[in-house]
Amino acid sequence: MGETNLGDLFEKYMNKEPLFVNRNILQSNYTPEAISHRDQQIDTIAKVLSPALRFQKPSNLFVYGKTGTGKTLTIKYTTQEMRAASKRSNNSVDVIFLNCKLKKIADTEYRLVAQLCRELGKAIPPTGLPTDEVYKIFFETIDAKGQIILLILDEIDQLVKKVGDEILYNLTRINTELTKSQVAIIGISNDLTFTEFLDPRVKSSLSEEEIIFPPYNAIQLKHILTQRSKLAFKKNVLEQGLLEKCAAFAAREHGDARRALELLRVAGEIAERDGNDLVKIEHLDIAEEKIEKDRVLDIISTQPKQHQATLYSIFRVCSKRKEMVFTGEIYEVYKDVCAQTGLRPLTQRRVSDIIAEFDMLGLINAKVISKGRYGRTREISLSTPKVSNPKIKKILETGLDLTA
DNA sequence: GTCAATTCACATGAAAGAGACCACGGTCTAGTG
DNA sequence: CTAGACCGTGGTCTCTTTCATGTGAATTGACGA
Repeated sequence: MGETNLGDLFEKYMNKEPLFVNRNILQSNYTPEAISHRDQQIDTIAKVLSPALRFQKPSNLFVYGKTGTGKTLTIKYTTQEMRAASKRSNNSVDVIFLNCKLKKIADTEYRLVAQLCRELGKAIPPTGLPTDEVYKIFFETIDAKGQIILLILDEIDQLVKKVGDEILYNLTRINTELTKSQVAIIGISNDLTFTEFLDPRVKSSLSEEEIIFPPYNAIQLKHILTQRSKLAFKKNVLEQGLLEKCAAFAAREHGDARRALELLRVAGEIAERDGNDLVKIEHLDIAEEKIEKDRVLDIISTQPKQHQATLYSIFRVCSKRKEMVFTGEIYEVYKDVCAQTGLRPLTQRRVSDIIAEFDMLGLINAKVISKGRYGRTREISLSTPKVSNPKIKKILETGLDLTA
């Protein structure tokens, strides 16, 4: 591409009227000033937590709801308001918010507690200290504050899945060791069946109060979209029926508002890039595809080599053949791939786990079946859209230096 | 034909090892007054 | 005398391997009708 060409491009871009006024408003981390359709939940949360303002420990609270139903937003909003209120009077409340899903923060018991300490302003090395030492520091720090602490654990199900429920047990018992402070735990979970896996003791003490966030329906979604799009887009750049379609899309996917907003934003970006002065319904379709594709490519390119090699083997076998493919066969191909790339092949045991991980990520479908006399294995097929398969393969090949 | 036993090809679990990080305390070294 | 470099120790974390056990239906083969 010549320089003049590029110059033209920039020129064009600069001259083009942008469709967005503020695209951040459609970003998922944006906090709106008012939360729609969640009045009842806000009310309940406030009622449960309000004793904290009078220096009494509120009940532990458990919040359920699918992704994108506004759980995190609502909790954050309510607790911030509370903290503000307490600052004005007796300063009795402090809030710690922790997202357990973020890697490197809450993978292990140690890290979680260390992170909690950091939130309280105590520096803790990322590793090196015995775990109970960190606990001790945590206890002391909290007790020194003499406050009611609202400990919010977002995506708590992820935490338990990774490190087990012992940590929750420790946290629920924390109050017995504290003299000046008290801690109330607020757990947020996407998984409605999550508490079934918990130790009964933990379960009963953790979910003293429960709140369920129902999914938004299409009408509510549309309302939210309308509100946000008013702020995010310029006037009259959205095609008639666009928001309805967008809301319908998301409502179909269990009323995920986050997704609806993302869809709208990406559609807007696509329209803008194309130099349209109207975001059209067809942009939505493209946006949906793009979001999925980006997600997949992002996952793939950040995988470690062994995983990439495994995935590459799966792609190689699956794209060649129509019928179902089984673990053993993948492993054979995988060994070849390793030989080609100079990678040390892992055991089948490990590869089996890796395949299961890819299934979890939704990149492939792997179902355990029994073929009777012919054993038990995973039946593997691709779940990525066929269009993007060549691209995925290419990425894997470059990632593995397999240009042949 | 029926029914229980067998068998396959992995799945799934548990435990333990390897190697990378990291903090901390002790020792050594070189620079400074 | 002191700051900084450089170990060794003891801890965690992640990825793997090793060893053991589990699993579900096609197949087999004995049995009875």
